[in-house]
Amino acid sequence: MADVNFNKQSHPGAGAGSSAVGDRARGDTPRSSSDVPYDLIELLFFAYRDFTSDPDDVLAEFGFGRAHHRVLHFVDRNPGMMVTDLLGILKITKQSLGRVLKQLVDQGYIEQRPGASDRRQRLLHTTAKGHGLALQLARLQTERLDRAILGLPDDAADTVRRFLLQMIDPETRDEVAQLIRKDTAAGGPASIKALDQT
Amino acid sequence: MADVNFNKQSHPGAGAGSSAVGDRARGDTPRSSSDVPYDLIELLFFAYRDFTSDPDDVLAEFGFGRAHHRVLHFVDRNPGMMVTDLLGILKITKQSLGRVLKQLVDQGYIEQRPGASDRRQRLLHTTAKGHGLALQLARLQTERLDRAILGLPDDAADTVRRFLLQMIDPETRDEVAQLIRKDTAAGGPASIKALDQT
DNA sequence: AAATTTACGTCAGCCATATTGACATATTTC
DNA sequence: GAAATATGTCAATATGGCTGACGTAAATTT
Repeated sequence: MADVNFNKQSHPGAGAGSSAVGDRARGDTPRSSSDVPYDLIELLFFAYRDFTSDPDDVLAEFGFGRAHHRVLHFVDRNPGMMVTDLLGILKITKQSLGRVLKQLVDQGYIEQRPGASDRRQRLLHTTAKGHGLALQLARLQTERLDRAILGLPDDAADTVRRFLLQMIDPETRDEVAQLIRKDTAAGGPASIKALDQT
Repeated sequence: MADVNFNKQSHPGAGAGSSAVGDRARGDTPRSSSDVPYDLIELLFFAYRDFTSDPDDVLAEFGFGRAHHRVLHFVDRNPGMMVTDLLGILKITKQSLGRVLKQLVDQGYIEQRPGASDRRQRLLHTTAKGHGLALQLARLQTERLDRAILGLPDDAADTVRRFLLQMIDPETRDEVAQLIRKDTAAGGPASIKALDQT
């Protein structure tokens, strides 16, 4: 029954009743499978890993990592945002942000402009170069998302949106919804705004 | 328009036309928003982060990290699995695995038993202690998943499963489906097996 | 006007997790 | 007997987090 075999072929000389994997039949731990949705848990793990892998590959060519992607993405999506806001979104320390942000600025992907009304601020913007890269990465993820929704019922995308939104901590859910809304709100019928009620 | 404000209040003395954030109105980069589902992209980011945060907190108390969780989880779910299989699932190097696995073994969460038919193998099993921890962590994630599905249509869980499965690289999708199936297959009407067709 | 808070930035060190490459050992398969 | 497989280990390196401590400029409060 239970066989893993994530790699090559099965364990060939499996003469005995149960070979390498899966001696659950021989009375292992009773597996209190209870009501845990292991499939969802594992699907999330694999889906997210592959989801990030496309951008990761591209970024590696630039000498960047996933951390750079996050920064680039949110700055590109929220031009003129404050450093503090970015820290709040990413939930990392300013020291951690500082490193990657500096590289992105030094290499001309992100620009900092002093705030007009508050000159302490260094408002963040992507340059044309930075926007281009951000868009390239977003497109990779778009392709994967589009493929994932193919063949699913019409309301699937909406269901997934609701599901994901409700996976977020209730305390920050509204903030996230607001942050995300932006360019989406005006758009199609699947506005996140409609989800706030739940 | 576009305002971030993930943290505190708005930028108070916003006298001028557009203050700190959101000078898109002043003609920033034209935002080729095109057809990119930014909301989904960002929801995935936030949802996954919060999803992993519950276990992370518990693991920290044990001096463990997310890496330990992954190992513990898959070993618990696939008792008797080979190290090679685990490497294939996690897609990390044996050196990386070695470190965390050793800690889990040394501290009595995981047991290694020589393979019956192939004595080179060190088949992995969780101990009672290890199973307990694995279950505790899984339950935390279950709570969140249950909350996320609350209020969604009856077929939502199934839709989400299909979506996540199709987010996975086509090349490995079947293997993942097989791996996941296990205890799920026999269960409810929402068997992953049914998704393989797509 | 002085005191405090806020928005940054930076230096310095530590930790977890992942990588590559090289080797070693036991066992199984061809 | 040779080759492939399963596993482990030593050593060096990179990334991306963290804490703690300071420092400076500008805004807000008192």
